[in-house]
Amino acid sequence: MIHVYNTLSREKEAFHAITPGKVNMYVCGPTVYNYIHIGNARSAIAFDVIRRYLEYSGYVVNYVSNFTDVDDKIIQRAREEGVDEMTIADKYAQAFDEDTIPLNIKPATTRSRATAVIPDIIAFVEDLIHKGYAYESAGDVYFRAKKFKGYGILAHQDLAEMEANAAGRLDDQELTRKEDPIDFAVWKASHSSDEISWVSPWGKGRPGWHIECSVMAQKYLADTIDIHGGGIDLAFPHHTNEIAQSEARTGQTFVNYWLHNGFVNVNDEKMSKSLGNFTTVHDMLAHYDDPMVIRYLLATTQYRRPINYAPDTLEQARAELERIRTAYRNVFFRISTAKTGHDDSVDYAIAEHISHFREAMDDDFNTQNAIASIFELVTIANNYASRDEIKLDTATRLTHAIADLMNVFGINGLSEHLTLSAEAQALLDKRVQARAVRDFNLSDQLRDQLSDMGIIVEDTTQGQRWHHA
RNA sequence: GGUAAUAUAGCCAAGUGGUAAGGCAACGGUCUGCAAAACCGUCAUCGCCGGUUCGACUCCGGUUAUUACCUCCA
Repeated sequence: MIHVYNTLSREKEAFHAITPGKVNMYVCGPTVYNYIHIGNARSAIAFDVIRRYLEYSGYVVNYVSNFTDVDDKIIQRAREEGVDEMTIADKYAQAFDEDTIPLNIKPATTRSRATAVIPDIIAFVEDLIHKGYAYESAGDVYFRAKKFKGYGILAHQDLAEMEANAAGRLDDQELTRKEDPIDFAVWKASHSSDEISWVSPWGKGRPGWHIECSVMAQKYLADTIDIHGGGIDLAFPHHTNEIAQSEARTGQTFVNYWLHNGFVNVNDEKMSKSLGNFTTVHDMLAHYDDPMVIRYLLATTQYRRPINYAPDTLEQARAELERIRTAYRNVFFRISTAKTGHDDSVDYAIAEHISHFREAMDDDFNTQNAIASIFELVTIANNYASRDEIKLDTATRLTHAIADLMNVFGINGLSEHLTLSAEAQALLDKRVQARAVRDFNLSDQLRDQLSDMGIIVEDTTQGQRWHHA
């Protein structure tokens, strides 16, 4: 039984899918006005791992996410660059794919842009007005936060406090338009002819920030969904407002389990676009040749914990991942000469650690304990690979176990690097012959030659093995 | 000010009322023509003070520090 920490209750709860065997989940995507930074990637990877584990556990997951492609920042960026808004949005939506594919983030089942659902948004807002939860004011449409019972409970914020804070921040114009400072916009009137807008019953305008997610979740999933995810900073106001809008419209519980990922910090400070202390994934990929190491770091930290991104963290992640890859290879190179059959005690140990892995992940996706189980398998693999004789079934079981569990973290390619050019293969064969007659001069020369080609050769009691540098 | 989170070895990081998983790094050893990899071993008393208890790192009270949210933010 999977247990998840629900931000709403602040407790770990047993996870029950609305429809047995199926999970509907919605995860907030980025605003496409710049390249995504590590923090965005962390969120995407955190929920990618959750999705993969749910799938590993047998669920069919319907994963919906969005691109916010119309908002103040995009409009501003477009003006700065002298292009229209959709040029900006198109560019960075495409960049999102270019950055997330190397990180092996599975594409959403459905990923929609806000601007692709404008008619649905207008219908949603009309319904809110009709039900008395929203009102038009000078072309804007605001949601009556206080009319919605339990407003703010997700973020556990006190309504009076929020109201006082809101009043202090808003400018006079906004205060005049709102019935209450705490009300939030579901539709914004267009104030300039050169900014993107759509015709609506309230004049030309564009959607408010929160409305798109409510609309998409309902349109592509259901009135009530199993899991809604996003960064912890979205609990308020974004998700708080989503709940208010959605439940005001449907009268149903919007989300059963609210999951929020922790931040990536830089030097123990939050990384964010507004602070300007962010590193884009685009830059990282350009300067770091192994995207799986980045993935490893982000995927193996428990999703609610902060990750402190410092110079050493990637290096440590690289070392850990290399240990796992090495163990996989060590067994892999014995498979071709393995005897048929299996070894009971090793098979038993493998099953036990797979079981531990599942127990860890069932407990609110405790990736640290899960990775510890993989390291137990690593030690077993290294020991087994050094035996004089190994059995095919067990060796295969070992490599598959490691690969399958790593795949839950979205780290694959453990065996994909184990292919060679004909030229390199010829050198390796030649070296085997040289070693057979103890011609170490030639053997070492060939090893250097292979090394120059990026292939590291190692000699073991059981023969020669190699890997790419 | 309000609401939360975190504080475990050089570093990352689990965990629990009964004498602290795992990993990285380091050190010692084994194996080895060399190299590499691997294996074996060594390496903490859990921010601070007080309380409850036969016994607390784990519960309670207090305290300190750091961080985050309180309508730009994953």
